[in-house]
Amino acid sequence: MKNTASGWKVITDWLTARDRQPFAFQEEAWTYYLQGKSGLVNAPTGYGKTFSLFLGVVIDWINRHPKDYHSKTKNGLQLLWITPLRALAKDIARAMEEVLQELNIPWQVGIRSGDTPVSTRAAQKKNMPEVLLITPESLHLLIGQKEYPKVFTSLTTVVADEWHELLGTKRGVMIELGLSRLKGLAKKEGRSPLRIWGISATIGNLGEAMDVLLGTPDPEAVIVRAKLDKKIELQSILPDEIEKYPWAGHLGTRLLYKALPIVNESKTTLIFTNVRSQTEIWYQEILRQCPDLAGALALHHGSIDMELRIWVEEALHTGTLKAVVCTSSLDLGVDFRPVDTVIQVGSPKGVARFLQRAGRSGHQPGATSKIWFLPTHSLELVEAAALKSAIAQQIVESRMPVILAYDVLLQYLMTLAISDGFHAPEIWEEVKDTFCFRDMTEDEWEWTLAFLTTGGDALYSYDEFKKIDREGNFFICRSRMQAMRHRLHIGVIVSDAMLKVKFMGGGFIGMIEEWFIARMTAGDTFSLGGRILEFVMIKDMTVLVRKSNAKKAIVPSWMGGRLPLSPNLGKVLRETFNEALSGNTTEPELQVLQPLFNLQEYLSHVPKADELLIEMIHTRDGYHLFAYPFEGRLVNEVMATLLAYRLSKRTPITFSIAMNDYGFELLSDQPIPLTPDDVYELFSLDHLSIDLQASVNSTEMARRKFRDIAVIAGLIFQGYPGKHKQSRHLQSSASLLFNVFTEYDSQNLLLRQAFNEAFFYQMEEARLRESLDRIYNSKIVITYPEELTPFCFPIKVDSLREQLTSEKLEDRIKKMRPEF
DNA sequence: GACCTGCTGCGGCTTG
Repeated sequence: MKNTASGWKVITDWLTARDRQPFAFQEEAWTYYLQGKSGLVNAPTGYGKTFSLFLGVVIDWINRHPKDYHSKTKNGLQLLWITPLRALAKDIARAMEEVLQELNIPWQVGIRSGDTPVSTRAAQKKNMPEVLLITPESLHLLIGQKEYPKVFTSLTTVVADEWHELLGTKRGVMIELGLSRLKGLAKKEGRSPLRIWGISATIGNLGEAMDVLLGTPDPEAVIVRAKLDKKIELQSILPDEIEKYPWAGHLGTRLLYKALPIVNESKTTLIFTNVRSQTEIWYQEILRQCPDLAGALALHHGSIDMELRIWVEEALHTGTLKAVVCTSSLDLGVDFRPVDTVIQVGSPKGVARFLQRAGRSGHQPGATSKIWFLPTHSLELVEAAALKSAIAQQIVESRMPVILAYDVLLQYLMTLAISDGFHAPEIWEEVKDTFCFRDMTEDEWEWTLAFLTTGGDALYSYDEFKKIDREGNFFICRSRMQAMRHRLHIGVIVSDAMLKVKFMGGGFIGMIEEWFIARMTAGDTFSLGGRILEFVMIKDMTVLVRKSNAKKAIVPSWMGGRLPLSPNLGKVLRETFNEALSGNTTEPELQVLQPLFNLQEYLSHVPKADELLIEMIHTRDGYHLFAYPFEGRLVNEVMATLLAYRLSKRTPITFSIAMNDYGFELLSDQPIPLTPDDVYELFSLDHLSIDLQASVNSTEMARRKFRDIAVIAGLIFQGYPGKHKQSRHLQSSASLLFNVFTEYDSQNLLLRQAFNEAFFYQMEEARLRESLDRIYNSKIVITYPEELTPFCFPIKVDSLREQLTSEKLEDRIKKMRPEF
């Protein structure tokens, strides 16, 4: 190590004066950084991951300017810090500014994101701050400006913060592409290579995460791991009488009375729920049961007005709130020190997410993170036991990197075309050096260029798809109109059309989806942001409401994502059943569930880790087949479809299908042709692709995936900001393009991408193969219970829900449920 | 293409 003496001394003196000692991993990161290396830092939240790198940059600076590092000169951009959240950028900027001020280093820290004022942007353009915090989208907007290379001429370091969050998303691909350009610029201008660092929480594939970030394999690159034992304590909220706790359901309010004392005894509690409507319901219900909390309780989710959310976040900082009910909107980022308790309502679906949420409490070094698990139905308690075991074994999910996202590439090339234009060979070198596009062929590259210049085989007669001009190997967009439209569409997050909800007298409350409000008439009441509102009218694409004193109100629902149970959690879950039946378990969750397991074993069977249970039940409704792969709803659904198809090849028979994260149901009005001898072939991998093609409507799946792809690739103009465009217009233009490509341009890469995404994300094909293989090689146990079992019950209730009104449903459930 | 469970995230308005 050379030339590090003075910087080290300044920093260590500074830390010592504050009675602070750096963690070993921080020093390690600085050391590697000073050696000019790139890499990845992995540490739990709350341990100063930010400083592990930032102080390295500062030490380096002092070393390079041993005498005059205090002097005020314009140094240009040194450090680019990419964060996925605007709020995070603000937090980090504040922390960095403090450090710089204390060390008397006259650096500027700037933020570049969507809410950066125009005046600030202009000032930045003239004089870039030394440190710039930026979102992936804003980085691309920067690259979309004239003479953008000037911005980066002095850049030495890029940090990708919360890289685990972006890896595996198209926003991550944006970072890969942005980095490829910055690296290319450095090389072209003969500067020393950029130092690129990722900061990541623990995930299963840290090594791969680093490879994706760095693109080109770098044998010198290092992973710095904080060897810190973050203590996590998980405790379940148990029903007093398991016999009376529902076998099915998703709300969990039945156990609220047991959560309230926990809230009251804590300083501040975060209550995580899985869906937005659930936060609304929980908020109302908490206030009903505990009116004292009025004013000290808040709710937070993605469809609540930003101002209100910021207020809630501030109040969390200052510790003025007793509890906040939220969705994963509070998963990330901002550290709320007063939070000492976390309650997870329902299945967290994955180990990593659970750890992330647990980490929102005890957010300082050495502190224990305490999390309570509140099951929404009986069987979910097994997940708590499984989570404990997963945490003990440190089984954390991997994030699969996105591969060959042609839509993002098309958008990126357009971005380059609207700034200074690009030389194709130069950019191709850079692009195929990224992880995402390393398997792209030259033909495919030529296709993307041709698509942008001519519109491809299907669209060549429409001028609006001839976006850029080709001048030899140089590509540039000369149309100001196209350039402006493109700037409006940079980014890869495609949202559904939502309507703003606003009081008659002004004041925004949040967002509601079109279809939900469409069924309301004036005078109807609904709840949002914890308030009961009366619908008045829709004006200028805004829902106008007034306050209501009504006691009953409809809770809105949003069409959100449907995260399936993760493979890891599924696996540990299956293993946990072994322990459950052993009879000598020490886990309270499993002890409490003993009567339920006994009943399940009495009526049918409790499957062990190396078994698949199939229950064949005959009821008034018909002939049921229930199976429990515990592979998450997506895989369960495809498996059900596959089984239905393979069974129908034996005898003509039709089924209706239902599924949840644990298993699936096939229901028919005639006996299902299945015996212990011929059951295995149903799960065989032989002819899998052919059978899938015959049974699953992959074209329809691909069509749905195609909408986002077409928007990202810039084929669909979504309208000007603030101007509402109905989502069905979006849907229909995407559908139209899908048809046109299918018919006239079947080699279209975007079309291929749509099918790949359908197979990969919708059918989880890789996971399906693995689980079929597992089942084929395990023991399949078939039972013939006389009545519905605790295992099949939740699936049955879910499938009934689709057909009946809620009162009828309740009656039906009562009738279905056997006595203990 | 949507509802009785169904997440999160960002960005933009070229002009008299």
